[in-house]
Amino acid sequence: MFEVKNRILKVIGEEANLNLTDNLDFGDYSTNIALKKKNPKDEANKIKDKLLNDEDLMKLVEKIEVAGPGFINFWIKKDGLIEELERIAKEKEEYGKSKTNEGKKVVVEYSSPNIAKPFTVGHLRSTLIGDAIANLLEVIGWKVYRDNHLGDWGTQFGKLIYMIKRFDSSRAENSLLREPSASSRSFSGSLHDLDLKKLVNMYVEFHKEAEKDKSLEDRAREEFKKLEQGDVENRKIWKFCIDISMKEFNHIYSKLGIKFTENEGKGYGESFFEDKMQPVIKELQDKGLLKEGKEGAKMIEFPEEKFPPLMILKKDGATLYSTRDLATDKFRLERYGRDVVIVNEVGAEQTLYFQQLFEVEKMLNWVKEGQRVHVRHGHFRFKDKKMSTRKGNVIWLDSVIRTAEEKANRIRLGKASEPAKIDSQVGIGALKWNELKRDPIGDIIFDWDEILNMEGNSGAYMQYTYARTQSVLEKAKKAKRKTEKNKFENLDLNSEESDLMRYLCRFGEISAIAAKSYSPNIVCNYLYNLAQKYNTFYNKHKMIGSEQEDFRLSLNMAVGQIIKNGLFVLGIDAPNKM
RNA sequence: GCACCCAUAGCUCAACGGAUAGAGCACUUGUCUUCGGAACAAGGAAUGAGGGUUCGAUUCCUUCUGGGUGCACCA
Repeated sequence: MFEVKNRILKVIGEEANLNLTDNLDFGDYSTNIALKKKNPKDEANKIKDKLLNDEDLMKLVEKIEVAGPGFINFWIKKDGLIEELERIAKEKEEYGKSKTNEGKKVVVEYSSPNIAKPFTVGHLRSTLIGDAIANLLEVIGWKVYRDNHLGDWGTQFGKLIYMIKRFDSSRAENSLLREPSASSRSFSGSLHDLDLKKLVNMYVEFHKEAEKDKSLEDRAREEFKKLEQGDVENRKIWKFCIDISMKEFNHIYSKLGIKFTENEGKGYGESFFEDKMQPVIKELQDKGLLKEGKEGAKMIEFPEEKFPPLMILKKDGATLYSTRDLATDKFRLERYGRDVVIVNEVGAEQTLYFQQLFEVEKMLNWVKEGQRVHVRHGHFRFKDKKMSTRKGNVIWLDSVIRTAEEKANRIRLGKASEPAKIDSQVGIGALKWNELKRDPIGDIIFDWDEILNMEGNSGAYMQYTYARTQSVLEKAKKAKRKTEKNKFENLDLNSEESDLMRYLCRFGEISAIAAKSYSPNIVCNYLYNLAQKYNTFYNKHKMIGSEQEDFRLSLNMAVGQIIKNGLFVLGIDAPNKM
């Protein structure tokens, strides 16, 4: 496929638009190059003649046609496609992996939950999209560093430490915790009963009270300041909160099959950069970028007020998210190389913040244009209200996962009276697919039916289709059919066979397009279309026992291979049986 | 107040500035003595409103409407 594309581009010009067609009736590739000219049709025909005279090209191309207002459409030769098809069917796991490693390196930062806050459906987006993007970049040959920028530092710990200390000194009577320990007042004693949900309750309670009593925020800031200065007691409570949270997070990651590569799989949390901020502050000062604001806070202003100022230090000298992020990126550039691309998969509400951050990094001459990427996503919302940790109306991810698994188990197959024994992979797969199939920019109205959908454009449909391909191969094997012996060149293919084959061969190019635009949903769209074409074919034509059996089994095998590889990129398992 | 994002069928979503705007759900009707019915086939139904750029606009610009988000001590 790439060979054909390159050859065409050589004749019509490297910069020309040459794209996969939307509709196979218009060929495999199409260009609108002639439409820019005055007499598009004449121009198109001239270009076509030029193309027809290129012998190397005509070895690869079956047909060139001028169509519509002046498009030039290309059909790839059947034997080239068949060659590709056989390669896909044989290459198994490796298909789709780019042979040319471009030597590019990328940090993909995703998930990044906050310690002592719930892991909700909200975090699902960053976690799954980020993981899929990392997979995609790996597939096209980039070196990928998977990082989880845990929110294990910041003012929220001031709030928690304040609440925990108060709870500890007042012991019982505190309605936040239903089972207050009657034992000693030492942390190891009474705090033992705490789990993540109770920590979150404290956080919610804090905000309820803080609405009435503004002084609470100051108390929280004090506690955080003490934590930052190394206060032993506060450190102990802080560490305790992390342990509780990580236990919960790791459980979810293991259910979802998510792994990080950096810092021994834990990811570099914000606290890791706690002692790495001073050099950054100094650099900002030396370069004269730090300005003092009205009340003494330090901030960076942008030329021509391109963006509002970005605050770097609070009036009390404490650091902020921005300070830690700058230290984080400095660390990354030093560790992975000055040319490393850094991708943050973070919610769309932080768009302005990231624009400011990237601008500062450019002002510091750390990065070049395009080296910093913010992949943003919208959020889950209820029909009428917003999800908010502070207010406590959230949907915990573990309950979603459990419900998904249960739903998958309730489905009955065909005439079976008993629910099939179903792997949790189906429930998780449904969840992941529903997340990845859409353009991430929009908000999602939370709806159990939608999030766990198993019909139509769903994870289960994809897994089902894969299982079907494997089942056909199994059956063929039992019938002692041979699948790879015959030559297919002289076969007369019907249009469905031909279309399916042509569509199959696009996977490599589609993956590359998806990777370069950080868009897993492009892979989903493709896979779903492929599965539909396959299922249609399946219902219309016999695979086994047909005259074209060998060819159809190869097609079948290749479809299975592509779906499996595609799902792998999306982080979705493809069981052989369902 | 300023800035950014979104608006496509009853619902949820697709569509490098291109060719006949595609799917799923729901609704109607078919396909099960068949290699897996979590499937397939058929049907009705859509670009928020007005301008502009272009050979061509769902896509780009602009105004408006409606929804979301952000804008100095949260992350």
